[in-house]
Amino acid sequence: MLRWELQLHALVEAALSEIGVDLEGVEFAVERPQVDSFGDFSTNAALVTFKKMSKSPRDLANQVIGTKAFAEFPHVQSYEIAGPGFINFYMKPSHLYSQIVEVLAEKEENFARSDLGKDEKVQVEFVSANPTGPLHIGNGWWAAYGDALSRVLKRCGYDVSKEYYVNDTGGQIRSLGRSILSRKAGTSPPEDGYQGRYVVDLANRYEGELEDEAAGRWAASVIISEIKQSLESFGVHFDVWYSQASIEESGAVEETIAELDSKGYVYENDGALWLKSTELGDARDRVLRKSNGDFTYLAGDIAYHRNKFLVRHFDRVIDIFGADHHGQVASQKAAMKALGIDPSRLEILLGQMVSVMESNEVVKMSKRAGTSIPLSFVVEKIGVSATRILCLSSSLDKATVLDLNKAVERSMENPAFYVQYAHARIFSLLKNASERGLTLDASLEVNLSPLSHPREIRLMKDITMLPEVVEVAARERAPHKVATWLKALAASFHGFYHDCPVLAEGVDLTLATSRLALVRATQIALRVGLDLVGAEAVEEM
RNA sequence: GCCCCUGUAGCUCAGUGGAUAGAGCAACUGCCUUCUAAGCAGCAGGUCGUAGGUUCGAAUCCUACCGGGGGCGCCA
Repeated sequence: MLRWELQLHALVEAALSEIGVDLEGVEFAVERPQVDSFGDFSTNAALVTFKKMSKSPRDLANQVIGTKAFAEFPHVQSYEIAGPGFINFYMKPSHLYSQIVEVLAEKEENFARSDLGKDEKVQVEFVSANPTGPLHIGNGWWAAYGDALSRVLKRCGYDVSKEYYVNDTGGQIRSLGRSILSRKAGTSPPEDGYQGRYVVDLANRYEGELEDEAAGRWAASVIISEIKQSLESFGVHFDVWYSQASIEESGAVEETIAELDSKGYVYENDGALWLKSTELGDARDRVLRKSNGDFTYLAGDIAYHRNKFLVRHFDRVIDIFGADHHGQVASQKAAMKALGIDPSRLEILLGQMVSVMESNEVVKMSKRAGTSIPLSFVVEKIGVSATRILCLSSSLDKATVLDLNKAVERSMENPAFYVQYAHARIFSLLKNASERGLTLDASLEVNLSPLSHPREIRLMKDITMLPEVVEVAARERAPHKVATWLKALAASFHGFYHDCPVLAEGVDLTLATSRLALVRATQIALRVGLDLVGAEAVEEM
């Protein structure tokens, strides 16, 4: 689709160079003003360059709009200099019509795609919750985020692989096994063990040997298959489930440590093996192999990340972790540096903690204490789509407090229904139209010029914004921006629906047809957006 | 003590250099003989934590302070 903000950016650039403005070191923006009275687009170009020309911003802006480049650009109705020196663009009405026609032609398949990430192989690792208990709503939060981010990146042309790292070995697995054996023996788990009810169920089913590690491994494998199931039904599919045990058993950890050693980043102290991470930007040195001979979690994790870059050759790796893993970031980056991998290729996004407000009390998610609110609980109450949009209603950086009662009982608190209702209305409207013999010309020879109502203009603008929204969401790793856009689009549609009848008496055929085309374009945009956040476009409500 | 995140309407949150800060919920008031009223409209609600600074321009960037969350293991 033709992107006006890009066209205008190029135009302004041409105009500036025509009058000899040096663009070295400055960036100007072409954006959509918040207020309609400031035009369809606006640029701050004169405001960021006026000093170089020792002129007032408004004088410079005047010179810009007087250029040949501007005179020869056919799509703008008028220009205006406003405020301190903005140049506002008022486009010809046709600029929206042609875009809507393009949306109709591109359909769900191609609308709002981009080649931003062409030829870039990226891995997104997320959830990776320990297989010591069912997924809780906090895990679900980041699952929704990571999956939506992956979808957004795919839409922008990245070659994306989604991965779940399974921590299926180590102390926590033994601890889980110990808790199960305690339950099996009819006693309570140790204080630092796992207290949840599911442990009792597992204990009843366990028939293997009475040894911590064996019981723990068995339980972890059961739990991981339940987690898999639970994520699949949440609409989150992982391409790869990578086992921590397999990394350790493959000898990759020894290999990695040997490589770090050969580069001079390893030393021995107090019987343990240390990484000289301080030299590489970490706050302190880290242990790789404990004095008892076991590797640390970090050692395995370094081997794992080395595998991502040097064995599987990802150009970029995005890890989404909970903020409680903050301490790992500097160490992991230091290790990458030591291995000769540019640490900027590893992006670690930290999701702030999610807690739940239940009857005026904040409940922290803890598998050990057994206080988790299972993801499945929320999904059963309000469905996958509503849950996923709910999870994407705030940014990753915000520690969220979810009011459980409101989320599951008062569905109006959840914007998902608002968005889905818009789609249900569209579906029903298109069905009614076709029953009455009103359909869109397959050749898309549709005249949209009757569309001039403020509601129609607003709706067209919102639809055509999606390609930009998707790119920004990808670039900023901020898929929740798609959810924000969806709500705005739904609002525009509901307004349009209310004021601009399609099938009512007294709407002539030309107007009805053009409105119908707009409705179909809205549907395309909505479906693309809903798919990106992993929500279903329902046909009925 | 050090590091990361955060503080925006009564509540939950958008908005991270642009002009007059937005939405949903909650409250109040209107709108269905008309394509789904799970909707639309109106009204009301704000020292953008506080104080300085940078800038033509700051909720947004910088500094300090205050409040909240997380981290600083030979746990994972």
